[in-house]
Amino acid sequence: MAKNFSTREENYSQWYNELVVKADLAENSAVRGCMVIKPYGYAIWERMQAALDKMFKDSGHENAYFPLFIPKSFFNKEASHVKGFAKECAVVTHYRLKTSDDGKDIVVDEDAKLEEELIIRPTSETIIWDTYRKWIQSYRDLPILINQWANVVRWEMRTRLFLRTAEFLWQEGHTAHETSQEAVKETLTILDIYAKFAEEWMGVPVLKGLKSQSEKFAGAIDTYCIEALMQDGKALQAGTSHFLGQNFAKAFDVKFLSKENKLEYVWATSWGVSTRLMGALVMAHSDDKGLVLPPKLAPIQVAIIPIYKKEDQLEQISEKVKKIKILLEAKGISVKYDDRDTYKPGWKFSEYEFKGVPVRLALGPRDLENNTIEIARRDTLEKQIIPIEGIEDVIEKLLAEIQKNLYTKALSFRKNNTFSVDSWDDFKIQIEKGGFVMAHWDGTPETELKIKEETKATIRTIPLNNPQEQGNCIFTGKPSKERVVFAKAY
RNA sequence: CGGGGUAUAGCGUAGUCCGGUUAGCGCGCCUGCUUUGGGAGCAGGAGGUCGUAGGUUCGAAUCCUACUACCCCGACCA
Repeated sequence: MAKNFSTREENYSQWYNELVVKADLAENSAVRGCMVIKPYGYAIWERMQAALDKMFKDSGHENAYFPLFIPKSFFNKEASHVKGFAKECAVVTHYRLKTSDDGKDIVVDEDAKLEEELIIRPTSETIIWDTYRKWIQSYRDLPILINQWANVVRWEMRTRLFLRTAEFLWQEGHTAHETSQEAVKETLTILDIYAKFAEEWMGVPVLKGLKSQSEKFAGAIDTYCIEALMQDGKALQAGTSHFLGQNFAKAFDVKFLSKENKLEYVWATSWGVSTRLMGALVMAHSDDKGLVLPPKLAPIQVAIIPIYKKEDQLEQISEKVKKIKILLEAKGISVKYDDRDTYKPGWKFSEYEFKGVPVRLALGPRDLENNTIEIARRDTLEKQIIPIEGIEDVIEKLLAEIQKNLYTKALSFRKNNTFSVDSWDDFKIQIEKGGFVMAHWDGTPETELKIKEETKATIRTIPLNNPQEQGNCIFTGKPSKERVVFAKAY
């Protein structure tokens, strides 16, 4: 584990803020709890978006867009939903400013008070279901499989860069189905997409499972999630997929005539992942030298740095690099040739390490003579000199290997930090140390709450296909038939 | 909202307890020369409403009062 990933949170937090700023990922904005995502960071997000978007479309979904503002009354309609979000809503009350009476200031024009306040969406279930009502009459109108890429606002008490910002970017899917079974199947289809994305693109292994009833989404019947373990031993919920039952259909009166000519409520799902995934990416792989990006998401996959003394040397090098660049780009590899003469090679080496660029090439006079090139990989920091001939195949293989290696490394980290615990004392000790703690639980929200109060640990997930095993609740000693995953979480 | 802390140049900070020259230092920035295979060296230079407002004083970054912002811990949470 990188030394700055100590379990002491204050160190971690300092390192994290330092890193994301240096790596040009994001910085805090002047606006409370919001963030500016700089171009390099946004390029990572764009790659995530592209991969997810394709997966959604390949499974039959379409994109659409719904309003940012939600009339306050919409929130009243689903009781547990409003309870879950009421405390973190930004509210628009006026629509006009005016110059103050003394002419010195701009103030809110009290005459421009809205009849009904508008909520800036913290999530779009309400406005979308209000719309779906108008779209759905018959079973022929179903299913509706829609995704939206949007920003949402949740006025959190305390924010944290990427993990819990007041405004964040995300995708939210909202689907409508004829039957319960079909909706549950959709929920699980999306869960699989999320898990696949996390593991195959981000290189972050995740547990797929169910949230406990007290941790589920406000308004859901069941919340499924993917749960990842960060290098500091804390858990991060990386994505959620909700089976909403008929809750929103009933709240917004969305009915359809079935094949049997019966009027029925629609079955629903919703699901989302956010820019929090960028936080997961940073925290899962980075080391003391900075970011380590999986090749599939890295905006720059290969950085090439010339080493030269004189102008004519640079020209020779540039010529050679151009050829290499064409070969690599023909394979769909993104290449950055950094021939700035304003920074020295050592500077550039550090910079691309900070930025997590998977592969770095350096080409100098010695290489020109020998027809070789220096190749360095970010994940292991290994360097070697290899012949230029056939470099494109070597790099293609190396990128695939780095992608795989990051996942393998993260997976073995998770294995080494997952513990089965059978006594309350061991439980408390292990939770304090960090990691996933597998323990028996009597299944009641009361016990869950008490455990949370005493240890700050929450049930992260009840894994799908969880092996059944007789045991006794870690806290109450009551019988239990399976272990669940406890951890301290972000 | 409760508890604790901080505010001095783009960033990081010294000075504040115990008031007293022109507010000091590092990084970064600009200019010039030498450098370039792991964050260069030397020389010169620019950059400050000391968070805001008021008060005490011959004199305030320093003492007093109020306010504001930010950070950490809790409640909340993708």
